[in-house]
Amino acid sequence: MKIDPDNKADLSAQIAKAIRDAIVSGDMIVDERLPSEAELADQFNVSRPTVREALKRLAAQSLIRTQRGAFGGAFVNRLSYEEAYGQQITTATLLLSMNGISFDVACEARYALERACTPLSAARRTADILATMRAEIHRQAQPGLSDETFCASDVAFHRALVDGAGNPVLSYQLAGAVEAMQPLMNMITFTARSREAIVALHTRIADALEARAPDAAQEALHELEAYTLHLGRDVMATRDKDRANG
Amino acid sequence: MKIDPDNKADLSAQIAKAIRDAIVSGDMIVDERLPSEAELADQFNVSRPTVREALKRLAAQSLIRTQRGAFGGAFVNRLSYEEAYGQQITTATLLLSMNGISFDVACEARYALERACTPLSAARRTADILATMRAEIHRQAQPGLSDETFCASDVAFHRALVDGAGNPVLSYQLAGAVEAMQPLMNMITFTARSREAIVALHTRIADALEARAPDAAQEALHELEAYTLHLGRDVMATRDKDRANG
DNA sequence: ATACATTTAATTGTCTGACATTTTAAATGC
DNA sequence: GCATTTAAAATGTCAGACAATTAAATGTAT
Repeated sequence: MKIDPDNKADLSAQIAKAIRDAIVSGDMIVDERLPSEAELADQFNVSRPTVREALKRLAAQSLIRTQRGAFGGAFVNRLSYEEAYGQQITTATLLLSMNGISFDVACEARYALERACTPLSAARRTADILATMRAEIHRQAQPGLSDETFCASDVAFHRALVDGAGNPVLSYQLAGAVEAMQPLMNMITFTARSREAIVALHTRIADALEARAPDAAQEALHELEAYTLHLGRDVMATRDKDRANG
Repeated sequence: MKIDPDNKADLSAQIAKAIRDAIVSGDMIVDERLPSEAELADQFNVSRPTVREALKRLAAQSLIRTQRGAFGGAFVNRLSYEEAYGQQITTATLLLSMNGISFDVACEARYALERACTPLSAARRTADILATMRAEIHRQAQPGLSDETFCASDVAFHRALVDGAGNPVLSYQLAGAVEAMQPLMNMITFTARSREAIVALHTRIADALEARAPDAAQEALHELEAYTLHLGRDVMATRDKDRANG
């Protein structure tokens, strides 16, 4: 592991890259201990604070974890699904909010991805998944629910749909798409009538999965997409008008 | 922005979290300048190196960028698609390699997601996208290509298929799924015969998109999935046998 | 001999202070 | 009025020190 002496970039960034490459390439394996900060400082010919900045960069990506004390140090971290979910969601959320992604585009992406899961979910859904979906549907039907709680339950329902496919890689990939929509969905005011419509569609989806009927699920999902898009467009139109006026 | 004095976690982690929350919540907006390191050190009542460690954590997530010199400092960074792609790919690749994801599961996820794009891609593909696909197919048909180059071209083809949908959010979400498969695909030895089969299927997909025929594209993609799975299973079986023997 | 307490050494976490480097705005000189 | 110089502000880097934590090694008493 060496760094380029001609490179003008931050030393800590270069060192982080060198170590990151070693991890990604499999040169360093999970739970392997990195040299101590002092040793790394020696190897790279930099000071300890510089090494520490590099290690913190890697820690921020969950690539390493550190432990204090004797026989402590920095270790290559096994990236868990939970950690990856978290990063995925943060990144996806920021990407949407910072780049002025329209409701339409985000909605299209989300439902396209969910449709990818439906056939698998229809084939594999467990009783557990169905129970989760029914429970969320039940919650959504309760009166007096705040819009935010309704949204959170909506997200939970959709995650159950995705998890039903029984493919952890799919679940990971979709976590970002589903969760990142929440801030956009939270802008919507859900009337009693729209909630009724959504609950009905959710029920149709759950019924279809229970019956292992992919086509029926797909159709209901399509209708849900159209309806969500409709709600979102109303909100966006109102917001734009408000902006124009005041 | 405050930190909990009772918290035993690293100060730099706490400070990073406080600033990250301010960014994600929209409390700090894109291109807004953070206080200088000295000011932050004052505010949080810590030393400058500690603040710097926190800032490096945020920089590793592309949440901030720093600029040296007078009127420089740390600024909230607009997360670009490219930066997000990069992180997405690193994370997805590590997640697969570190958690012993089987070829089957990764393959299923990848093709399920790609199928989500096909109808959109058939409707919207530009001449540009088609040209890219044709160029990659042409490259793949050339004799004497190394397996790795063939794989890289395969990835480029699939990314064109995804980009054809004209939805940047989809492209972002799928970058990880498509690229993370490459290390697994690289384990495959592509015989002349298998390359022929793959090129033929790629051609069918490109033809279908050109004709704006989603169903034909979907069918070819299904066959490609089955074929890829077949190749992958052969490799895995051989590898497992080698392991058992020696 | 075993259980428990103590010491010790290794390592990360944090602080202080200094200097180097980079960049821009303002001051200066022509 | 334009070019050059200067000064100031900020990040980047270094050196050295001390605090806090942890597990192994050691010692001690039952």
